[in-house]
Amino acid sequence: MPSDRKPYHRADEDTRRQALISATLALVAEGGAQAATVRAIAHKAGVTAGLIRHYFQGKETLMAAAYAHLMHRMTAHSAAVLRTAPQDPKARLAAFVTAALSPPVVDGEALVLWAAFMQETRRDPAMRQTHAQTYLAFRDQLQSLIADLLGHSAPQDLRRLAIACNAVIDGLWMEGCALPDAFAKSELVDLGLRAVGAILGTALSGGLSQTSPLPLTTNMEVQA
Amino acid sequence: MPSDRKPYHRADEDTRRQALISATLALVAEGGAQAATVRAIAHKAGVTAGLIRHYFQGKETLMAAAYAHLMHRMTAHSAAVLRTAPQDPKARLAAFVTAALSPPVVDGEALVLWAAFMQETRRDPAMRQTHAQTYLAFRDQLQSLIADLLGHSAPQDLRRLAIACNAVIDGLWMEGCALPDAFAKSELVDLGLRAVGAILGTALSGGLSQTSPLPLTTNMEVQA
DNA sequence: CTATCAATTATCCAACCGCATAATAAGGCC
DNA sequence: GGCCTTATTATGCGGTTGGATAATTGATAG
Repeated sequence: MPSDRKPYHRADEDTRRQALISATLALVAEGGAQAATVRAIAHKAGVTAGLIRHYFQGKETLMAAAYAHLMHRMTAHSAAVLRTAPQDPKARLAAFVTAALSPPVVDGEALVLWAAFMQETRRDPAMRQTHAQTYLAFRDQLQSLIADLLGHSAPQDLRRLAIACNAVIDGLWMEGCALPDAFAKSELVDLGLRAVGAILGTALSGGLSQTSPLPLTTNMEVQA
Repeated sequence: MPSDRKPYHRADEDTRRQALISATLALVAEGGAQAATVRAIAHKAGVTAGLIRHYFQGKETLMAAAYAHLMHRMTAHSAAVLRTAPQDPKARLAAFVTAALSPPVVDGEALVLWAAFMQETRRDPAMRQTHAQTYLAFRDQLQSLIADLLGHSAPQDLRRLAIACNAVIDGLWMEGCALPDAFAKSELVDLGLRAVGAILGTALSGGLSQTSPLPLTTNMEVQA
């Protein structure tokens, strides 16, 4: 009698874990957190459901791992950009803003993923911690760049400026993710650089992808 | 034989619908969308689960109604603020920004509610429509206020300014909701007014709740 | 070539989900 | 005060969920 059991091949632990995490992220992006059932995740990863419990403590642990992976991907990208950026403070800040408002950070799936996991932080303390850590880390990084640019300012002012600039970036990130077709190719980056520049009182014409050194408001239809 | 059936009293249709919607919002805020099961909703509303189907087509319809109710509450608040605002364009914009960054718009539950429903829009077209409508309505309102303030500018510029200002407000709203204890009482409003003012190149010292007419950077390195 | 062992599949389970339908009683009407 | 409508409760159903356990099989070592 022929065995109709599913054939399979054994894989590295890292491979399998990564496959399960990727499948989780894909499903959450497609249909929200409730679409990521253990069976759906396993199916998309090409394995059977029981395997999830072999590599993770349970579904919650897998979700937390997926969230941490997503956040790590973003922060790692920011760090990498800064590592290869020039030394000029203005250019460094411009590169940072540009990276935060370009793919893969700005992505159609990113906002849904973020939203899905955000509500999960209400239940899982581990995810809440991951959330707070990555959130404040980004703002601190931004504040450090602003400090380098403006010289030594009062810490109070630096904090306020970082909060405001972070807000612009976050808001533009949200709009870019939610309405990807509502903005021209580099419009988001351009707007971000000008708005941050306006808030800091220093034009960020770092020679990067900015099209013109004009302030945010210009009564001429200048566009690339 | 004594009937152990639950005693009850009949209520207005509006009362019951409202109770079910409120219970839905409360549950979603507490534990995300997946915590809002028909049984949990009914229990929190003080009725039994079957009643949901008596007032709504099904759970999806109830969720959509709850989302619409939430959004309507916010937009109605903005509209009410503008209705009682002075005529001076500067003061009107300031009042609008202030309202968007104060309770009840800024609220610990608001962000998680928004996030929970946002991912639901991925599945339900009706909720997607509600989402897009309220989102763009807010930005258009903001753009109209900016136009009144700046006089006649090119539509392209107005759009860019509205996007940037909307981003600041959204970002500050998010930070205020997510980290309610990280900001002093009116700090969020103050930051919002200054940042929007910086972007527009016009100080928004409309005499409202602003504490000082200083720009965002107090020891002013460079400022327009 | 075979024994071994763990990675993987298969199966089962209790709980819960939303929904449909039947039973009941609350409250208005005459 | 009895009746009639219907708002509300109670019960049952098929399907799904996450988790636990048993059965199998692919790789590896000797």
